[in-house]
Amino acid sequence: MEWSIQDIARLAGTTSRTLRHYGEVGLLPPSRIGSNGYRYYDADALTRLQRILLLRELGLGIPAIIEVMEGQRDNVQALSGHLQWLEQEKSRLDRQIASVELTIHKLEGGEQLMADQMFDGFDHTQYKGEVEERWGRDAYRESDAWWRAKSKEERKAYQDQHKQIAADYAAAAAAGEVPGSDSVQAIVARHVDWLNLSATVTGGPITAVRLRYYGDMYVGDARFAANYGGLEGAEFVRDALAVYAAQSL
Amino acid sequence: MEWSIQDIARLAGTTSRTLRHYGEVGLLPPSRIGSNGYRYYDADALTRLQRILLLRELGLGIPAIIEVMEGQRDNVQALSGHLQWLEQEKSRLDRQIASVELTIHKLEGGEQLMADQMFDGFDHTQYKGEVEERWGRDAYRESDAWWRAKSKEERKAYQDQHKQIAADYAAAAAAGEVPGSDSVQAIVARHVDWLNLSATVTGGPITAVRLRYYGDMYVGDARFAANYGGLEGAEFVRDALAVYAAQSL
DNA sequence: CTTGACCTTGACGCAACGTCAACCTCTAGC
DNA sequence: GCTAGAGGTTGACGTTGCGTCAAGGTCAAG
Repeated sequence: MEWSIQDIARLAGTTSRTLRHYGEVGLLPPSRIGSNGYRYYDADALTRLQRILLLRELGLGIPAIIEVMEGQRDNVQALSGHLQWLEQEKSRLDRQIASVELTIHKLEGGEQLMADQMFDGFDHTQYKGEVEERWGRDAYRESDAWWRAKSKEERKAYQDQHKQIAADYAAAAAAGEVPGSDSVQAIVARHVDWLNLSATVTGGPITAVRLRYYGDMYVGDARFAANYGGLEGAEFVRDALAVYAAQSL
Repeated sequence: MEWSIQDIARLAGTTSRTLRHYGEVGLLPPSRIGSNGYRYYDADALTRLQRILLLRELGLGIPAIIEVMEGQRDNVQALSGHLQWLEQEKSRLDRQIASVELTIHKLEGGEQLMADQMFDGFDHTQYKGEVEERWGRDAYRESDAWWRAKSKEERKAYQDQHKQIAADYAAAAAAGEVPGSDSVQAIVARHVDWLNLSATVTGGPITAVRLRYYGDMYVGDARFAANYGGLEGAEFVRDALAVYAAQSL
């Protein structure tokens, strides 16, 4: 029994273009090619195609499918590897979803979608790298709930406090003060209080380690740095936080 | 204040190539271009870039980012739409994961990854379309547990029973019997018994509606049809099931 | 013979840049 | 003033898995 390319496409629920493509890449050569150039497929080819489509449905790419089909790799091993990739993708999506939701909340709370306001949401969202590892997904759920529970006014107050703190840092730096000075350290004290507002949902009161970590982050990430007057400002704040961490925590 | 392309790239944690790309597509033109052709960016451009990168982190594509940036669409609306897409992607991944896991279990149970054996797992996995809607995700979890609880031997016995049934159908059809004949209906009776083996996890004993539904599925999907000797075989089985559904259920 | 369905082989398109290639330009040290 | 080295520019191709024309041959039915 033998079918035309269209027959096979319909049988298997795909398109003739796809079949030609699979032929091109050597994944599924036609079982016969007529003198007119027509491609014909037999039952074996159909079976093979069904395996291919199954693997594709599992999300494998063509190179991976070829590998599996040629038996160069253990099926289970290949699929397990793929499974890990899928799980990773899913958690990436989870983070994106969390991030988008948070952004929506912020917008609904009347905030502009501006980099210098990203910080506002910082303590109740996960962020890249280590932060994410350490306070992770559960933390986000909790902090999201915490944030949702607040009224518009409360949110605004929370954000305004932080803006004031940032402004005070900038003024102190402009006035030529050093990070270790008493007046600057007083600002840090307010900053720490502010950070502790969401402490219950972010792993307890600020520690010296976390405070230094934040400082490094402000410097290392332009989006945070922007909150404190760019790189120099962020460095100033980082140093101030480091002094506070050493002296008062 | 003004920065070179490299400066900006480092500040924002991206690459100069990306910045040029954004310039090309009109997303972020340099604030100034020197007589030497060098691109220069000012603070406004940096802010804009940060918004862009934020949106990109949220997974938006460039056209979507342009829309949002130009304010042609409400931010919240755009993000909500995007959120839906993300959720869809996630559930698609969930299904893929379930599917891959099932396939791995089957392989570990000693089965080949062949289309004609896909059927074996049918009743304990979700499948496309309506089936998925009706028995859905929870069903998968349960049926997966059911399947895991079986020993290798039990699995094989289960699968062998089905192969025998399929072979009997094929023999009957080859012998020229009609779907309504007593001997064919006897095969259907065994088929129904077999389907009922996993009945506890798939919504109770087979009903007439479900039996007809299965028959249609065998015909409509080449992967199932392959189990019963291709399209004609599947049609034969479908008709036999329909008779049984009408007479005996 | 005509019509219409089906087949063929190119070849471009897409998303968002990565990655050469070939070639200027600026800055700093000698 | 020269040179090295870092950094800048504009093309232009590569990536993934086909979708989608385009231009033209083939086949079955009326």
